[in-house]
Amino acid sequence: MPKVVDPEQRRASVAEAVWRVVLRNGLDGVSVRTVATEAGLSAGSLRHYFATQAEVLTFAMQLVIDRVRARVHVATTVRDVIGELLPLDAERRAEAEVWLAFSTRAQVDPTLRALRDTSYDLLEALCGRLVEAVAPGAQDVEVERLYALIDGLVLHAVMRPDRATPELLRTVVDRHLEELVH
Amino acid sequence: MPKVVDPEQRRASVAEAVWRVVLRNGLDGVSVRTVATEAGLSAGSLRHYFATQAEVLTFAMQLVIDRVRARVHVATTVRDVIGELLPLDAERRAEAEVWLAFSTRAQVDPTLRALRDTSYDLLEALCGRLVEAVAPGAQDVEVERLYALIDGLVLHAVMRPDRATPELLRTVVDRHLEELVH
DNA sequence: CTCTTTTTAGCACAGTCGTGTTAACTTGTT
DNA sequence: AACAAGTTAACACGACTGTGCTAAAAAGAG
Repeated sequence: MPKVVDPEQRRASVAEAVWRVVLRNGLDGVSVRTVATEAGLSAGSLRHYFATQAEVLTFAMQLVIDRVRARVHVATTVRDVIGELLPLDAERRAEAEVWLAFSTRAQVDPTLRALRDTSYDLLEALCGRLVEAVAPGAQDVEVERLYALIDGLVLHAVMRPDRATPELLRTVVDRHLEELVH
Repeated sequence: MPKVVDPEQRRASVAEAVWRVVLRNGLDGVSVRTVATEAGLSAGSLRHYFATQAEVLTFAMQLVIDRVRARVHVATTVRDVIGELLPLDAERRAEAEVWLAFSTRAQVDPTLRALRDTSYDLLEALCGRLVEAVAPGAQDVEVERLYALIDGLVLHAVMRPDRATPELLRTVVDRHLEELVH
C-alpha cells in the first residue's frame, strides 16, 4: 500500500549516520536533526523509526556491539580473535572510537551502561578463554592483564593513531602471548 | 579597593566545580550556568573569571594534568610512580574519570587535543624511563606494552570499579613488573 | 563620608535542543 | 479512478545554550 521501505534496514542506516556524526563532531554533536540530515531524512521522518533520541543511541550502540561480536565469532586462533578486537585498519579504528564515545557516555546513562557492562563481561570471559587456551592453568590475574593490555592498546590506537600503529599493536600482542606461553 | 578575591584561587574552585559536574552529569552537562551554580556563583560572575566556555574547559583539564604531574614527581620507586598513575582510591578514580571525559572530547576539540597529546608524550617518556629502570636494554615494544597496560587498567577502574579493584590493579602491575625484570 | 574600582547579578539576544502534532505526499490495493 | 495506509515534511512549543551588555553591590583609599 505505501511506499515500500524496510524499517530495519532504515534503522541500520540511521545508526551508521549516528556513527559518522560521532566521528565528526563527537557524541555531543548527535541530535535528532543532525542525525536526520546525515541520514538524508527529515527530523520528523526519523522520529517515525525512533520514538525518542535515547532509542537512537541505544540502537546505534547495540549495532556496534553486534558487529564486533559477529567478527570475533568467526575468528579461530587466539591471535586472530585478538586481531578482531584491535583497530588494525581505519574502519575498525573508527568503530573503536565510536565505541569509546558510547562507553564514556555510559558513565552517566544507565541504559547505555547496561549495554556496556554486558559487553565488558563477555569480553572478560573471552579473555579468560584465550588465556586458558594459551597457558592452561594460568592465574586469574593473567586474564585481567591481557584484557587491560588489549583495551589500553585500543585506547592508544584511537587517541594516537600515529604512534600506536597497527604494526606496533601486533608486535605488543605477540610479545605478550609469547611470554604468556612460558 | 574592591572586595578582596584571589582570582587564581577562584579559577581553581571553578575548575573543581567543573569536575563535580562532569562526574555527576558528564562533560555534556557542563554549561556556563551549571558550573556557575555548582561553584556558588552567578553565570555573569563566572564570566568575569573566564571569558568563554572553552577557557573554562581548558583550565579544568590543565588542572587535572598539573595535579597528576605533581603527584608523580614526588614518587621515587617504579612501583610508587605507577601507583600514582592508577586510581587506587575513590578520589583518584574520580580524577581518572574526569581525565577520560576530557580525553574523549579532545577527539573533536583541537585545543583539548593539544593538552592531551602533550600529556600522552610525557607519560610515554615516563614509561620509557620506568622500563629502562626495571629492565635495562629492553626492547621498545616493552614501553608501549607497559603504557597500554596502565591505561587499560585505568580504563577498567573507571568503567568497572567493582571488578577492577585497587587490589587487582596492584596485583596485575606487580605481576607485569616481575616478568619485566626477567 | 566620598570616591573608585573590582566584583556580582541580571537581563537580552539569537540559536539549538527534544518532542509533539498536523498536513501533505507516495504507492499498492480494490 | 478511488481509496487506504505507510511515509515524509514542516511547524510549534518550552527549555536550555553561549555570550554580550548594563546596572547594582561591595569595599579599600582619600
